[in-house]
Amino acid sequence: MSTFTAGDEAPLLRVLARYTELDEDDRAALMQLDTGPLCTANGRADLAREGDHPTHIRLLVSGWACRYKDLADGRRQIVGFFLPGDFCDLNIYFTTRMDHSIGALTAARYYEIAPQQFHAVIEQRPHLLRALLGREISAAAIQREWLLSLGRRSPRERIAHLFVELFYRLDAVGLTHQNAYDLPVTQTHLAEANGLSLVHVNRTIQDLRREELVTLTDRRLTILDLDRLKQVAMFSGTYLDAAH
Amino acid sequence: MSTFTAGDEAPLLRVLARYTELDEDDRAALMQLDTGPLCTANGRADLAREGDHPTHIRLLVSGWACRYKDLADGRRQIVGFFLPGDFCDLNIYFTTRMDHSIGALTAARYYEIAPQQFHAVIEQRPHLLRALLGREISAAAIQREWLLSLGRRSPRERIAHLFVELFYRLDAVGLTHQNAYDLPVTQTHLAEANGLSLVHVNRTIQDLRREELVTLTDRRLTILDLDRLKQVAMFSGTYLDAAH
DNA sequence: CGTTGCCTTGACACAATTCAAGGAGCGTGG
DNA sequence: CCACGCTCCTTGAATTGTGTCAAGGCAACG
Repeated sequence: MSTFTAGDEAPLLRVLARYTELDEDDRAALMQLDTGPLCTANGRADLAREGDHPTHIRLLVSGWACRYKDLADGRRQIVGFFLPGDFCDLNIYFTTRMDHSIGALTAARYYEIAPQQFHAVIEQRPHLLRALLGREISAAAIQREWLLSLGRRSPRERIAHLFVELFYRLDAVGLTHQNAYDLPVTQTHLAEANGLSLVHVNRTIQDLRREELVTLTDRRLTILDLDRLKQVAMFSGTYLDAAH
Repeated sequence: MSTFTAGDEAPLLRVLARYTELDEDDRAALMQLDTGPLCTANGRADLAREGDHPTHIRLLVSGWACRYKDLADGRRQIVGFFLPGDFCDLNIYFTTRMDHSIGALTAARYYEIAPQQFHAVIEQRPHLLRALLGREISAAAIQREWLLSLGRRSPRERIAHLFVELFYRLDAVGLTHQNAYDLPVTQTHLAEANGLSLVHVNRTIQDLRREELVTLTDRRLTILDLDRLKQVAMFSGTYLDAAH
């Protein structure tokens, strides 16, 4: 299991090595890429707003962030979570204008990388573009699974499913401990991600607790019975990079 | 306005030309790419199933198809529509296993292109990969908008929004006529795409008709008042390639 | 000690699903 | 030629899930 924690060297190299074979020339090219200083954001900061033309690609090092979209009357939908090791806005490599906003959910640290830096590396090692974009393709697969959740899963199934998904994604970057992980978001965030009301999220989580599927206290989620939780969620891991 | 209709020459070249500047060398490289024979599928055929390892990338030439996912108990969610000019499974360029299924919604015609063919072209003209993947990035933006719809838009808003989105996407490939277009899908499909029951889709469409926003008869949709329909849908076109 | 953010609980209303049935159009076969 | 089955659209009625409204608790913090 590879780990991803703050403070290490060459974060970009480490992130990519999780998904591709890198030879010496690849590594050399990536090492020369300047990730700039480590930036920080507090727990409610917007890193980008819909309509922006961001100038950098962000690599999240610690903390959680999310993509979200909102409607004119204030309704908000979280369309994805960013975990440590994720790129926040690789898509600006293709389209300059953001179709969604990016917000930090917790205090967060990240690197800002200029697109030109990417260009330089990719001109040397074209196949690295594939590696980079593999992340974006994978994110699209997760979005599709969310569409299935929002469209067809019951609230109970949805929340169970999200808990399982986050477990595997965090596990892949070494951020689980046994069957538990830090879930540093509020129930309001879970509601916004699952297309539910806060009240109903609360009640549903209580149900999951009552059935002894999970515990959730002090922003820490413990999965008491992963198999049963996956069953409840109708979880099939084929959409994640690693199969489960 | 570029058009995309069956029977023309060099479909791939034409599709890409919509999104990138192609120089002579690009065109030459693309022309040598063998799209193979034109394949056909009938209105209910599956082009790929979740879990498959498809060997070809498909370029839809005529007819409609969709991505969908289903749950063990039969619930089904359409997570995207493919219109003429769309690639059905570009993502297998990165991941070999399908995380979703692809089904034809109408009789359809498409080209099958071997990934090796893509490789060959891209080795000559690396920046064409950007052009190709731009399509996939754009599809991801549409998926996000759908997440917003499923999570936060009312059924009425959802359906209105889909009607507007399809209008602009079809318009981009020359498949609209005035304010009307062929919508060759059943209300069941619309329900599966919008996370609603068939009955409720039917009633909602009747509402839209009653308010003189659209007509829909014989699989043909006419938008009677685009501005008002966009308002109902809370449509903001920033997520589509072309801004509206 | 008051304020703020977040979680929790109860009561109520209503939107959307489900169940059920019928009709129109169309192709097929007796 | 008509009967039948099939698909799709339509409508009504009953049920229920989920949102909304409202209120209170608790911990952290200034």
